[in-house]
Parts: sequence; C-alpha cells; structure tokens
Amino acid sequence: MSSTEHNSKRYPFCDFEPRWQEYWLRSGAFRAKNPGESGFDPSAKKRYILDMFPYPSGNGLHVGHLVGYTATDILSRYYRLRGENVLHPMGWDAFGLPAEQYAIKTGQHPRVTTEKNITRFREQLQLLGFSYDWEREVNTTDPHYFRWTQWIFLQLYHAWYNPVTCKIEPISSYQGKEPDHVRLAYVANTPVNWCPALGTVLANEEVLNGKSEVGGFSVERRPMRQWMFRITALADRLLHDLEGLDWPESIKQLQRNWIGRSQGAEVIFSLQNQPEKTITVYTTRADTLYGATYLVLAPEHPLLEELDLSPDVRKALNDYRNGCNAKSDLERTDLAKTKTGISLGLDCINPINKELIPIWVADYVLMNYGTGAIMAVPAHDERDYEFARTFSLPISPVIKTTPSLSLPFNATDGEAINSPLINGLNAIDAKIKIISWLEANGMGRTCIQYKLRDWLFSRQRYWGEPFPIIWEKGAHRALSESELPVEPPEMEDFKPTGTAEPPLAKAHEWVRYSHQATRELNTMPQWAGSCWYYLRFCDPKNQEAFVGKEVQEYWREVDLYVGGTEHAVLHLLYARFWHKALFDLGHVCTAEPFQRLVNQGMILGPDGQKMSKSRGNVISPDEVIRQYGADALRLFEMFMGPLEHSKPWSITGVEGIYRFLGRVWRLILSETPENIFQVNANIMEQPLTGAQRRVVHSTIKKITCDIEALSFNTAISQMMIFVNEFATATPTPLEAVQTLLQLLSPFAPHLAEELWVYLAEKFPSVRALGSLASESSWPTWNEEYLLFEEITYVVQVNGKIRTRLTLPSTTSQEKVEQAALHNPSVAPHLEHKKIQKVIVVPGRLVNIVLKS
RNA sequence: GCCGAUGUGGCGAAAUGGCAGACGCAAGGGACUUAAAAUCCCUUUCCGCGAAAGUGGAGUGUGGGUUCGAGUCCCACCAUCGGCACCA
Repeated sequence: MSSTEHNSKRYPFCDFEPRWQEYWLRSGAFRAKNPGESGFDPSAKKRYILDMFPYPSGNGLHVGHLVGYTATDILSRYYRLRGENVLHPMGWDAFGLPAEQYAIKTGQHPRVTTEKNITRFREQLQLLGFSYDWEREVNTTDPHYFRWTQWIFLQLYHAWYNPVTCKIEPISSYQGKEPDHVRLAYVANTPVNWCPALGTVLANEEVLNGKSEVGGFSVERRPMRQWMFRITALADRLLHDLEGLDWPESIKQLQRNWIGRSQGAEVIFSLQNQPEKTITVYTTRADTLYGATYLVLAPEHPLLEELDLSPDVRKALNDYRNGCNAKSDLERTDLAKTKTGISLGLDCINPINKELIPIWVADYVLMNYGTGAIMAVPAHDERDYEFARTFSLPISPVIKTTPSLSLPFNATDGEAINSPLINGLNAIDAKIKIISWLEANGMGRTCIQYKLRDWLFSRQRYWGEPFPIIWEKGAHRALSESELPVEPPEMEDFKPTGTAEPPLAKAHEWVRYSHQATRELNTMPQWAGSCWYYLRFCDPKNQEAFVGKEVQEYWREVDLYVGGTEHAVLHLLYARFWHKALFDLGHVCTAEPFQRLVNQGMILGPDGQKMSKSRGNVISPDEVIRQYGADALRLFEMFMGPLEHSKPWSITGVEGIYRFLGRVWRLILSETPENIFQVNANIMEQPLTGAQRRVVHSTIKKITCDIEALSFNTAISQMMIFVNEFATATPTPLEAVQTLLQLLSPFAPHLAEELWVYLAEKFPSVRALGSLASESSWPTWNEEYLLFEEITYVVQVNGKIRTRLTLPSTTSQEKVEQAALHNPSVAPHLEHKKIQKVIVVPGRLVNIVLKS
C-alpha cells in the first residue's frame, strides 16, 4: 500500500480494520459451540458474558453505549485466548413505544423502522470489531422469538404460588375452587397508572413523581381491568437471594428498598357501639400502642362505604374523597407539607387499654400499603405529629425522653413509659410482648409488609406481544401452545383510540377468535421480551423449546452481565421474577439469572453534561472511527478511567491513544522508500536481557490481573510503559513484540491481528504460536523473573524522607538498618537525639523514629 | 428527610497502611525540516531560598482520631451526583 493513500493516517487502519471485520464474520471466528455440536470441547470452561441488549432507536449508537460493549468484548477475547468456551451474543429489544409513536407520526409501519434501525445498529457494532456470535442474534419482535415469550406467559398463567411449599407450581396442584384467584398471571380491576398522553397504563416502576418515565407526561390513577403478575408472592425470595449475587452493593440496596420489606404487626380496633365492625391497622411500632391517640383511614378505604355516618359527615366525607381523587399523585405528594383530613365523628377502642380514640380520614394514609389504615402515635411519628398539631389532637408520649430528644422522636432504643404492660422495656422487647398479648387475645398478629406491588403487565399498544388469551362469556381462557405465535394483526391505523380501549380493538377481524370468543386486546410491556432473552441466546434456533434442556444446563446463568444503572429495579427485578418462576417449574437449573453484574458509567459530553440530542453534545462513533479507527476508539473508551465511573468525552484523549497505537505500529513495522510496510529490521530472535525480561513478565502479570479486575485503564497504561521501554531498544527482541501483540489483541484486535500476520510471515516461531493473534494463546508470567537484584530503600526520619539507599536484594534487615543509620544524609538528623526504634519494611523502606 | 456513590495537579486519572500524582491529555521549551505536518527529547502540584546543580516547607473536600507511618482505616461535618420519598 502506498503511504500517500493514507498520508494523513499514522497507520492504515481504514485498510485493515474492515478487512479483519469481514474475515471474523465470514470465518465464524467467534461462534460459541453448544453441547452436541461438532467441535464442542466438553473440557473447556464455559463463560457467559452478556451485554444488556439495546433498544434500536432511530438515533443510532453514541460513544456512551460502547463502554460496556467494549469491556465485555475485551473479556470475551481474553477468555477465548485462555481456551474457554465463551458465549457472547447480541440482539435487539425491539418492541416499544418510540417505534410506535414514530410510526404514528410518519405513517411508516413500526416493523419497517425497527428493521431499518436494527440494520444500522448492527453495522455500527460490527464497525467496532466486537466479537459477538452473530449467529445467535435475537430480535424480540420476531415471531420465532415472541412465540416463546407468549409460551412463557402461558407457563406463568398456568401456575400459582403455593404458600405451603413456598414455590411456584403448576395450577393443577391447586386444590381450591377458584384457580383464577391464585394464578401467577391474573386479571384485576384495580386503580392503575393511566397516562392519557401515551394512551396506556404504566407499571409503578415506570412512573416517577407522578410523571411517565417515558416522555414525562402526567399520570393519573383510575380503575381499569388489567393483567397483573403476582410478583409479590416472591418478594421474600427476590430479597433474600440478593445475598448470593455478586452485584454492586448500591444496586442490591436499590432492589431492597424497592421491595421494601418491613416487619410489624396488624392490630384490630373495634368500633364503639358497632363491635361487629373492626379496623385492622398495620404498624411497625406495636410498642407505641399505648400512645395511639387517633386512627386514620385512607380515603379509598372500603369500610367507609359501610359505616353509619351522620348526613353532615357523609357529605363532608364524599367531598373530601372527591377532592383526593381529583388530585394526581404528584399533587398529593407536592401538598405533603400541609396535612388534610376529616373526622368521622366515630370512636374506636384501643385494644390494649380500652380507651376510646377518634377515627379520621386523611390522604396521608395510602390505600395500597399495609391495610390502608393506621393507628396514629403523634408523639413518636413525624407525620402523625404534624396532623395532630393541625387538628389539635392529643399527643401522648410513651417513650422515655432524654434532653437531646424533642417530640416527635421515634427512638428505637428508648424505654417504654405510660404503658402498663411494657413499662421499662426497650422497643424490641416491648414489641414482642405487645404482639404476643395481641395474639393471645385475638386482637392482632405479627405481620410482614412489602412496598412492592404486583406487576401491571398489560399495555394499550399496538407494537408489543399480543396475549395468548381469549375471552368468552366474560371469562379468560388460554390458547393452546400449538396456536402460538399469536401475531399482531396487520393494521393501517394503530393510533391510540383516545379511550382506555387498546388500538387492537380496531382490528375487527383479528379480534374475533371464534363465534363466541374474542381475543385479548392488550399487549405485553416492553419488559416481556427482555425478561428471558439471555436464555434464548443459549439456543436461539430451537423450534421445540424456548431453550433446550441440555444446552441450558451447560450455559446455566450469565457469568457477567454489563449494563447501565437505569435498569436497577425494572428489568433486573422482572427478569429475576420470571427466572425464578421458570426455575420452580423446572425449566431452568439456577435460581438466579445473572450471577455477576457490573454497571458501566456514563460518558458525558465534552461539556461535562449528559449527552443528549437537545444539548447537541452527542458524539457518534462513526465519525471517530473514520478519523482514528475502531481500535483507537475502543482503547480510548477503556483508557478514560474506571469502568464504573462517569466521565466526559475528550477528543484530544482519542488523539493520544491513536498516537500510542501508531507507536506500536512503528515499533514493529517500518516503511520502505517504495512505501511498503515491512517488519522492522531491528526485530530479532534474541534473548531478552534481565531487565527486559522483567518488563515483559511484569506487564503480562499486570495486564492479566487488571483484565480480571476489569481495570482496563491501568492495563492500557502498562502497555504504554511497555512500549516506551522498548521503543529505544536496539535490537528489539522478537519475544517482546510478539507478547505485546498477544496482550494488545483483546483491546485493539484489528491492529494486533494485522501486525501478527507480518511477524508470522517473517518468523516461523511466531507462526508456530498461531497463524492469527486471536488463535494464539494468552501469555503467562514467571514470578522469578520479576525479582530485582537491587532494591532502593527509602530512608525516613520521623516519617520524613531523608535519602534513598540502593542495596542488593539479599541484604539482611539488620544490614539495611545499619546502612540507613550510618548514611551521611541521615546522620545529621540523628545528632543529639535518642533513637526510639527503627522500622524496616522488607524491600521497601526504613523509618527511624526518634524520642520526642 | 432517608439510602447509596464520589471528592487527589489546568484536565482524565494512578497508588497490597509504606517514595502522592504512574499513564495519558493540555501547556511551555528544544531537536529534525526551507517551512509545516508527523516524529523524538526536556519541563510542568503549590510556596520559599538559590545564578545553577540543588535545597527547605506545605499538600489528596473540612475538622478530629488510630498508627512509627493515612489518599487509603475510624468518627463528625461539607459539597456534588444518583435513587427513594407521607410506605405507618
């Protein structure tokens, strides 16, 4: 190749990068072999390395998406060089709202735009030389894929949670009369998050501060008939099994908070004069029962319909409830500062002391947590305190105060007072005593509550998986497996209907399943496809099962899962739930899907702000690759800093990495006057000097350890040190450069592959290691070669460095100490002082401590 | 308010309790060149003293503590970011 052709380039990446990408693709270099396939090696360790698959948006990828993908690619290539069987697939989470909304705007069918976007995403990923096994590519919108999404839905529909075995079991093991009441997938008519702007309902997890997570539209609560998943049945296992996972503590904590387990008690209060009517409250502070001075019901509490109220109160109540209904969730929380409520003019009886306390209705009590009713202890609860002050209700302390505490305090270690049964006890013992009293008297029991709600699983959309469900005479019925997949109808107009009715209602022919039965009109949420895609990757072409049994037992769980924090409680919780259900039903062999999770940090724009189209600071990989090549982009993404950190993009940083790769190129090749590249005449098959051998072996060690610790930035630093070291070495030992290429090949695979071929052509010894860098093996180091003959000790007096001392590494500690004490730069600092002690850290330093 | 993460040069960062700032960027100076690009070399935490080689001191968000020795461990606080938020 002529250098004029690439005269602005430091090395001809635009020639060899596409060439290697094409070669890898064509030769199937990164195919992972399944058990039973020819070439499958049962002795090789399996390793499943997974990226969170992307939603193929119309904008293409930006450089921030590539951080995680590059990291997993380096690991995959590294483990392959170590002889492991690496599963590293990629696919598309392609159902979803943006495609549908774009379709509505432009009239293009979402299938068309999705197909186009996927093509673009795939091209972009291939431009980076990622070593995905593309034969395993999956697409959630492909009928061959969502057939199995629907199939899994049917397994969950035909299952229930058996509270005796604490397991999910086929519905056939249910002995009761109402299987529809216990199914894991069930229909409920409950208040849901309805988003008028999106024309659909949303899961709790998709609503932030009363706004939709997608688009930020306001969300209101209204009762609708919807499909739900009984995820709360597994709340305890979802919580408990976090312990065994190698996930960032912060993500585990996020899930724990979301599940929100709390242990407390239900206490039964009966109404004065209507003893047959009772109110059950939930409290975590049973020890403060004596301090309850009133009781509060949520405005939606069903008991309110049954109570005998004076006409005035009934009217006031209705007004108040209407007022609450009109408020969105956002308003209800915004107005948190001032408490509102009305008194019912009724009293109930505190079971512990038979005192009469008034019943109030207030919207600071939520119907969807606990029992929708609380006992208010204003002395020791901020909210109750505020409410009591607003309405001049009595406040009676039942925990001993100290000078540092003022009302309301909720001390958990305080001593109970004014509470005859438990006076003097601490909170823990007091709780136990109160609860056992309540249980003994039939007035309450211990109880566990979760913040986690059941998962709202249906959406009023077109571009999603239809449910494999039909309705007949008001009852739902599952389709049989042989009727899968249920494909969405071809429709011209899939705009929201403007009512709660899903767009599929407009496909009149499709809707009619039979003379008597109609199809379910809702579709599944985007999470459905991503709940199990990691299983399909193991066996993507299987026509008989969602994943083959033997294959699943081989690949098991994902060993390393890399993605962003934004999925901390959505995808990661939902997928764990499906996985556990499949586990209980015997379809998978592990209780958890993702053993190790790593969150890559965000790449910010060059301005330090989050990359976004509106800020105009989005960096596209295409332009970077055009100027500097894929290897430079890959290497820079990893060199920027720790994988988990967010950091701003810097084009001069890419420049620096590009220079480094140019140095590697010139270390190995030189250009003839005829503009031909050939192996540098300096490179010779000759032994390393002791010092060189130390550099080579310490580099192997550092890079190996750093890759395993995911510290790619320091691994790259070490390569730079290595290159700086050998740049001036004449002659250059072949072993050094060949090792460098092996170490570099997971990071900058194109360049390493290209240079390896040059070396292999010239030197048979290189050829013998592998005709390609990617076909050689990962180098190993020898600890013996890392030792120095001489060691430089730092000599400190009272912790301050006074001199350095170079001694043979065999020098004994006593000799080192003596040498330090008698050193001419040290001696003046010791004059007229008494030495208290001398600390010698072997191989490192001497600290002389003087008496003060 | 609660929970979690992070705080080190001009910037990205590095440092099993043992030489703070490796590696890279940027900046400045030099070499090569008619010139530029590219490449190579040197300097660059701050404050003193020195013509210079040097040399003295301070320094990892703030204040305490443990230790011969702390960026690293402990306590308190501050700031930034992320999550949750009337969850009884």
